[in-house]
Amino acid sequence: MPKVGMEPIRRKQLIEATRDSIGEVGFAATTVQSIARRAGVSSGIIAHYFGNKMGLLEATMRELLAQLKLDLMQRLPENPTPEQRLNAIIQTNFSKTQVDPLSAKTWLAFWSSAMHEPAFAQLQQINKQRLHSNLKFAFKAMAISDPDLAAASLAALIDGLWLRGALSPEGIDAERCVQLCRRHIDLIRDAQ
Amino acid sequence: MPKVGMEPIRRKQLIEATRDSIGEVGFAATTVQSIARRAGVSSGIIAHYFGNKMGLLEATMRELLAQLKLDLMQRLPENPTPEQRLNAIIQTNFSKTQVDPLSAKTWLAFWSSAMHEPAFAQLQQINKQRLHSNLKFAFKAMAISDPDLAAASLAALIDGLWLRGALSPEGIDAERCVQLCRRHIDLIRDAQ
Amino acid sequence: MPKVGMEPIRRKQLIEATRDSIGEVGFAATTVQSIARRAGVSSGIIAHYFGNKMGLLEATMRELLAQLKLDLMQRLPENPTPEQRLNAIIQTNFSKTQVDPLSAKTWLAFWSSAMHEPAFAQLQQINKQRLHSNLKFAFKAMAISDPDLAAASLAALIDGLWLRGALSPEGIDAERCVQLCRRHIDLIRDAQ
Amino acid sequence: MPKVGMEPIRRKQLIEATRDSIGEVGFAATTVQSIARRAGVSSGIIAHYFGNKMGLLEATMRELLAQLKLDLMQRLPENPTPEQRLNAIIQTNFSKTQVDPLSAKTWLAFWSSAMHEPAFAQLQQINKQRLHSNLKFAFKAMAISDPDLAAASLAALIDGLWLRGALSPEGIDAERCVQLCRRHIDLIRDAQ
DNA sequence: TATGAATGAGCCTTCATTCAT
DNA sequence: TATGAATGAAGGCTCATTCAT
Repeated sequence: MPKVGMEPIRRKQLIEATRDSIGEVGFAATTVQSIARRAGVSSGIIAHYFGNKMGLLEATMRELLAQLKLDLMQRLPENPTPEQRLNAIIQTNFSKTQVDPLSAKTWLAFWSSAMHEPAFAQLQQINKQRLHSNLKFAFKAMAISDPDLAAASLAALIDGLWLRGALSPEGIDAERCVQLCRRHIDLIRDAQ
Repeated sequence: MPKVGMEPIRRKQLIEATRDSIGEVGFAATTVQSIARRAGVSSGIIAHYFGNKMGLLEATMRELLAQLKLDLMQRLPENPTPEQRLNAIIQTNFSKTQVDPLSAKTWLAFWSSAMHEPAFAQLQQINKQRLHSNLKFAFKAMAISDPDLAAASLAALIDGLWLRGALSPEGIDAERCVQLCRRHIDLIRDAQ
Repeated sequence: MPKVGMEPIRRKQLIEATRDSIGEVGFAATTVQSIARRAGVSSGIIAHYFGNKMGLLEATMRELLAQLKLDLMQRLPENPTPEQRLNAIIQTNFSKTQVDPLSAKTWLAFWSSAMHEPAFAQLQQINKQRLHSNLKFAFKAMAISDPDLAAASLAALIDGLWLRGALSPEGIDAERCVQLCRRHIDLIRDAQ
Repeated sequence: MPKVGMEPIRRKQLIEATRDSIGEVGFAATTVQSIARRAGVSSGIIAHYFGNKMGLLEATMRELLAQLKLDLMQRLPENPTPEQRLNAIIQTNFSKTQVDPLSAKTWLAFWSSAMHEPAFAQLQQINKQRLHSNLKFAFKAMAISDPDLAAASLAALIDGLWLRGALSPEGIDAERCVQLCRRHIDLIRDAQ
């Protein structure tokens, strides 16, 4: 049923179908056909809106990044204290959207592919650096002696918890992860 | 020219070629032919020694795990103190073999695939739990109040540092990672 | 913004775009979309005016033939002498329109396709016979002993020169071709 | 039925199937599958021996060229007179192999494609120049005043006759073509 | 024990055509 | 009259697997 002005609708549909497919059956088993079927459209439409499969995958990863950024923004009050900032970051990274198995698996799939796919690698780097600088900014404001080290430490902890959770059959225990991160921050601050 | 007693040689050859191929060109670009070419043998030989491609991949992951285990054993003195045990674990995880980009990328590729490949998932779980219980054992011996939590925290830190390093263009800075882990242990111990 | 009386304009636009596309990127790379883009219209319009792609291609070949015919008419004086007729034919076949690389390539593409496309084959035959009978008529009037043979010979020479020119990277050297044809006619006449 | 030493057999099989397919159904309708089916093998084998479809097409054109060259060699006596050389060239170009509709159509298809396919264009140029220089050599030895012009003329005549024949439903009338070429040579010589 | 020829399913992509607007 | 969204078939290519030698 051809319509006009379908572009934003279709793009959203296809990106969601892509994320779902990667999350459910994995990166390797995600084919153009599997995505199209999931979205309830024909396979040809992907070329129409995204040029090719890679274009759709890239758009999907961008969407995940945008979502993460938006999540954080919404959790940050105006002029947040360092503690509020750290809290917001932690909670964003273990929020429902990030922790839901579909997204988690999709993230990990992209990370893994990023190692040999420049287009993904670049996006991946953006994400990595954004987390690091956000954390560093907060630690600096808290007058932590080596904010860079503290940031690296907490960033790794977040990613590690997230990774282990994503790989675990039970999924991510968000509450426990948040608790572990908080405790880590307390240790860092108390050590000053 | 068929020879006898080639099995262990061929298996080693092929497993190494597999690890190198995954590390260098990625999981997706690693084909039976690319592995065979790298090993300097014909593609048919894989079926002969490993049944099929999956068999070879599984054997390769097993080999990585065995290597990691062996590394740790060799670093552990007899009757190690808890500190010695933690040190050995940390150093093993950031040892040359683990930190070299080929292995790191291969590990991550397997992890990512593990999410949808039961054979990999099982091996992955073994690894995860081994690290956790090793750490927990040490923390218990150190009379840390919640050794489970401490182990989860340090395990996540190790994996997170390792993950971020593997994804970084510069590779893993082993020394810095070890330092961060030590500092984390100090914080935990001092907080008691 | 639909307009009335657009038919002749659109048809011309599309036929020109088709010829340009075939000439520039070749028959195989000429798609409905590439034609529409070149003509600055949407792809759907082709079905509207020509039924389908084949209809447009056929119309394009017809246009080339009509152009050739018109060219000849304009070069023929009233009641031409046989020599004038031969001259006009030769000059028409190596005129700017025919010699320009776009047209030459388009002609050859159609010829090649004609071998397996009845619609093109028919048009192609018309062209071939027109040239032959025009030449024969002139040679007869010149009292050449075997006008049929002479016509076949000159027709082949014209087509051969044209073919070799079209295939040559430098394009067709019209002047030299005309000279060669004239010389051929001289030889035939002198041999009587 | 896998065998060893099949390469030359398979290559020949596939090249013949390609020529037959192009000749029978045309360049556009010649698919990897249609070739494989004709050769009685699977489609994958083309990649095995020729890399890809283009590799096979190129090999096919090379084969046609080689055949033409061989044909000429076999017709040339040792130390041929100029007349013998010209005769051999003419007869080769209108020999059974060249005149059979399959080959003729295949040649024309390649010529047409050559305009936009550098790989074909190069081969096509070789052929064109070989014919020209062969003719020129003979005309020079006959003390024709402008051997270059004479060669261009006869080359065009040969190609033109061949082209018109290939495009004609009745195929090429080899005898008549040879006769026309001979007459052309006579005219050139007598005009000295 | 080892080769590599051969298969064929499945992938991504291209593209003529259709049709609601 | 005109658009361009949408379809789906068909193409070329890749690749794990099989198997005669």
